Amino acid sequence: MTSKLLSLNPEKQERILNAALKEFAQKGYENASTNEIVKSAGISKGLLFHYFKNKKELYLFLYNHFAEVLSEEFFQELDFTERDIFERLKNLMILKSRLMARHPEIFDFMMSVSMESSADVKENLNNTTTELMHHSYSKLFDNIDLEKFREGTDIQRTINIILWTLQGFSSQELEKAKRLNKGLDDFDEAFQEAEVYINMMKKAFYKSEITK
Amino acid sequence: MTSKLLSLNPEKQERILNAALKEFAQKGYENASTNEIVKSAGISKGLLFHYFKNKKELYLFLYNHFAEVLSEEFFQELDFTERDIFERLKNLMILKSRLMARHPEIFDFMMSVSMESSADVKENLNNTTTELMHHSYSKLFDNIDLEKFREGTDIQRTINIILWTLQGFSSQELEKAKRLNKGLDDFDEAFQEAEVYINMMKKAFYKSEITK
Amino acid sequence: MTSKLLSLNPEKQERILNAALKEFAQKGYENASTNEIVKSAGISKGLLFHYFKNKKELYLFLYNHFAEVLSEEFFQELDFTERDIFERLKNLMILKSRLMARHPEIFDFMMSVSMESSADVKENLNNTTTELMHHSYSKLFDNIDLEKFREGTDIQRTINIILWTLQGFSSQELEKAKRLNKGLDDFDEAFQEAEVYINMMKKAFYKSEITK
Amino acid sequence: MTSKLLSLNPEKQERILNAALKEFAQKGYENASTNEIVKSAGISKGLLFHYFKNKKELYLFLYNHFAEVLSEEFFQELDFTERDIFERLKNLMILKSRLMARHPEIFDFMMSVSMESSADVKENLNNTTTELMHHSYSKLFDNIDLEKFREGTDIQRTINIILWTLQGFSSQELEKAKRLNKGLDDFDEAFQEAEVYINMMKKAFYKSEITK
DNA sequence: GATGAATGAGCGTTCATTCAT
DNA sequence: TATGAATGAACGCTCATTCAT
Repeated sequence: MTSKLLSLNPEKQERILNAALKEFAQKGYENASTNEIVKSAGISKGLLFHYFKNKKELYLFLYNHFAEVLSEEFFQELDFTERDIFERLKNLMILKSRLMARHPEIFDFMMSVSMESSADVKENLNNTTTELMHHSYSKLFDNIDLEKFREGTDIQRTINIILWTLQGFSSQELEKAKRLNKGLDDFDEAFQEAEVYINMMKKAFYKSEITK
Repeated sequence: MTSKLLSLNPEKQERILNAALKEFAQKGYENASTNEIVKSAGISKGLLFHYFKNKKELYLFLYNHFAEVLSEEFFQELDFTERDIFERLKNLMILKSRLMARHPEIFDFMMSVSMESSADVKENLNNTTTELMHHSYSKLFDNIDLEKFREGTDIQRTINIILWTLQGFSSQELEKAKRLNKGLDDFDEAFQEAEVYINMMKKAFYKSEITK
Repeated sequence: MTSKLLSLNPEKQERILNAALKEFAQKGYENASTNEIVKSAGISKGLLFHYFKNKKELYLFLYNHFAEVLSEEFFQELDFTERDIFERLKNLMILKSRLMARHPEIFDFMMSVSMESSADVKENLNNTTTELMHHSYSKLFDNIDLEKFREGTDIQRTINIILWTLQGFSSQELEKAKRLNKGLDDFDEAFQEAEVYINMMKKAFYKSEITK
Repeated sequence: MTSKLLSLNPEKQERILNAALKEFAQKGYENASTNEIVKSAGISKGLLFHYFKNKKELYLFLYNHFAEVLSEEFFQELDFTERDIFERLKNLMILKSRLMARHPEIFDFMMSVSMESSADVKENLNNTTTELMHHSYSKLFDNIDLEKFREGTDIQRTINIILWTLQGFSSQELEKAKRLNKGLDDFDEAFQEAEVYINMMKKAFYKSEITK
């Protein structure tokens, strides 16, 4: 699972991982070429298969490895002391976009993973992914201040509405950015717009004295 | 654009289209094998390329053809006289799930199209898709009764919240169904749950005398 | 040998022959595509094979047909009353270049035939070609005035020297024209240069009182 | 340019090159089959494309490689101290026929190259060929004794006449040999005949005291 | 006469993987 | 560790030809 690779000269290690990351992100699992990977990593054909017994293992290793990398930074940098759910989720969005700007290739890869169509690899991904999601989800909404919601609120479902809305908004903005080829660093406008949605939902779901 | 195919013996026509549909849905554009398609359609290699000058044309033809098939049924069966947005969107969800049960392979294909990563084919899809989306979107929210919303409501954004919520819910249910291998025809439970969300949003965004 | 074709509507006849001529000239025998031929002739696949039982027969028919066309014009227009060998051969060169300007596609085809590499077709061509050459050769030097040559001249070999020289010169000029993309109609310069070679050979092989 | 191939087991190397040489010579560039080449070389499909990235590169490599082989032997064996142009050109003819007898397959290939009609490959050949021709041509007539020609001789054109004559004669003999399936090693007869032509030209172009 | 649907072998090329060195 | 020679099945696509209509 951890592969022999990690005992290797770190610089070469990184060359291999980055080469693979880019190739898979660009072409998807099946169409990625191990030939291209070794060429752009500057290693021999044999060596790649010395470290990973086959293409699939390489792919899954990449996924686990970079999921962990992102997870680590994510949980280190997200402020879990913030108890207001909107602030927490706004912080999450900001953090996410900051991470995207910091590691664009990793996000490209992760995006491509989530859209992977190869049957060979999909089943192995699902387990890992749902596992990871469950863990994140519970942590994400841990210790939220529920007192702010109107009395009688269906908390669980309200949180879902909030989450889906912000997700919907995010993906809309991401798509807009992609369409306009806008850089990922200029999100000010988007965050102001997000604030508008957040206020609308606060007014709808929070006790009225809070939103005054 | 319409391909020579349509002038052919309809039974063979369908065999070819269905074979291609399944192969593309399962493996994606690049990895789908024309070899497999002809084998499962029971025709010769040459014949496929007699009808479609290449793989790409076949793929795009399938997309346009089945998009039209779905569109037609969709606009025929959706009730555009219903002026309440929640009813309209609920009807939409119901219709969508009915269509999914009726044409599961087409939906699988359409899903795979929307996740297609092949650069070769994406650009040609985008035009068609955005065109289609614009048209659908405007028609979908045409003639909605806006009087029901509270005064001072930010209509455009509220509609977005409603839409994103119902989309989020739908995809959650779809995933749940896929995970449990539940058939697509038993959605009663899901619709009851959807009703709950709808009522929550009615309470949040409609004038209070309406939701009484 | 004469093919059913000749009993056909002459306009369509010509369309077919020209389409085939161009395709074969451009791509050579094996690589020429009967598909392209029928497409550019505006006829159906089946019809071509109704007239010619296969590609080879079409090719050989074209060769014989157009060889005859050229031959006819050639022997009609060349002045066989001219008894001076240099004048006769100069006339021949002029006539040849005039024919090339008149029927460039036919010459392209004939050139491609002479360079054909397909074993399938070469043997059938050789017979026809050598036959044709023998006939032409003897006619070409018929009734030449041999009195002009110096006494004791080895006539046969001298004629060969003259012929090879003029052939060498012609092909040099042709290549030059091709390299510069010069049109085929402006050969004045070349003919003046040819005259220089002719005078050199007259001085070398004719009785000295003739060249004074 | 030099291809990975040359670092390989020489015996296998030669098998591949010879197989390719024969196939291309026989069928021309487009119609030569890489399938046939690997089959007759006794290697796998993949290996050929491991050494040459595509058919074209293989073809051009063959051309450059064997052109060099011939060139080397040619310039090593031709006597450039001989200052009489007829002797030099006679030596050239003899050497050429000796090389043809020594490497018949290479000559077949080179002949087929010079008649190649594939547009894909012609442009890449032209550069190399004209380069090579220019170099050879100038070297070939270097240091010729011009004193032997009659005074007032147009040297440049006279040399052309000589060259074209000998070329015409050579190709006539070659064709005769091919028609009779005569081996390439018995050229005595032909050389005697060549001598006749040479004497005729000496008498025509050299000072009369030389030919006495 | 005329059509075009239908065939299946063949094309050049790429592929992940193995293994002797 | 590290190399790269070697494999052969699979890829999308084209081909000349046949034949029922």
